[in-house]
Amino acid sequence: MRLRHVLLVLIAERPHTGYDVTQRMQKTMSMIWSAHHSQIYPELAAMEADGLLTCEAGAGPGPREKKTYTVTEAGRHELRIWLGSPYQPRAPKDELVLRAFAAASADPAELAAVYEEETRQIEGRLARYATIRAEVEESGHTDDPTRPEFGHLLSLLHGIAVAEARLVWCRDTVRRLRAADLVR
Amino acid sequence: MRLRHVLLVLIAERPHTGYDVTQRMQKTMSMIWSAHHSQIYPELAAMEADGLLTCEAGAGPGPREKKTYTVTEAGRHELRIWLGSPYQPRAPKDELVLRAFAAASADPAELAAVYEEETRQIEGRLARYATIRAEVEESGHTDDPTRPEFGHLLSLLHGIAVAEARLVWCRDTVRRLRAADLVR
DNA sequence: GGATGCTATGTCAAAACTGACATAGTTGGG
DNA sequence: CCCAACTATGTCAGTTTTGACATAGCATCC
Repeated sequence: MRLRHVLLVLIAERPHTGYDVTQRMQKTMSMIWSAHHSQIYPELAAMEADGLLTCEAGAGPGPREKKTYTVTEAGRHELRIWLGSPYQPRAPKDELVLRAFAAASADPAELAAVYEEETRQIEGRLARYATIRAEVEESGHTDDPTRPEFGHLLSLLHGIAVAEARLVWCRDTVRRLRAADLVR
Repeated sequence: MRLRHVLLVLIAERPHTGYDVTQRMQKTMSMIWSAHHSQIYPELAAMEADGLLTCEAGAGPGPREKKTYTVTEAGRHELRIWLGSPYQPRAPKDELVLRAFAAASADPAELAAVYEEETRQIEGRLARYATIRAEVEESGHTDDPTRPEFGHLLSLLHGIAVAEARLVWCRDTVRRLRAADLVR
């Protein structure tokens, strides 16, 4: 039940619909977590059944009602329990680095192209992060730990730091692969 | 079928038993991938059934036979296909950063303790990486792209670069949380 | 002599996740 | 006027992953 905590974190900030949560995961939170709506909607229903959320339904654009969820006191309690529990890192799964690990089985030039493309992707991501960072810092609430913006900035700074490290690594990897390809 | 490719990468280097693969995932490859043996053994059997691996069985220490798997020509072909296919990044899931994102719902001092502990964990990890790096570089095959050590060094350099970036971020996060806790 | 840990392989139920299918109103552009 | 995109919620089958249970010889330490 890890998605449960992600949903609690988001909805604790302010009420959300399932659609809102899905959007935020794809945008602001994409460097931390992601889930499809097909996983989110059932989980929200289960959390309501377990008393962690309450739901207010109104007219929706489609054939179904639009449901806005709010965290209950039990939900906030559960969130605090989780935040105080010891952190156990999970297995990272990084296909990009796995390909580098397998370099001996690959064509160096072909692999270099993969990392060159990734370099461009990361540059784009860093530009988007810079925009978001400016917005968050403009809000002026980044020093107040009771405001969501405080945590948002922290996670954003992590995203930027890791993206920069990966960018440097990607460029170095391209260089090493090209050098190896010439020797061959 | 992503575990399949991880297994192909490892067994393409040299023959492995299921146990060997499990060990290597926990040690050398821990920063790239991990899987429990309960997932590995059935997958190896499926890969043999699909003709990607061949298996040689001998006497084992327990009640069952020890099985050593080798990659077939079909397996090497499948591996090359995958290495040439476009890379599509998957959703990273980072519980450590999620907690920072949720800072507004947490006790700053309690959260700072989590990141202080993580700082120590990363320092330990970096020390282990440095040892492995020295071993790999001592082998003298890190410039030869046909040798597994070439790829091993690449992935190790990624692990080091990302760990260092996270270390800096963790320290900064502790500092920000402590400052916020004093203001409160 | 007993406890612990390592080698070694397996099963199984449950949980988590993915990708596709399904529905329908509104808004904006060409 | 039609097409595309956006808002909004749901199901379902299949795949992947986790965590627990199960077995047994051998080595090492106390």
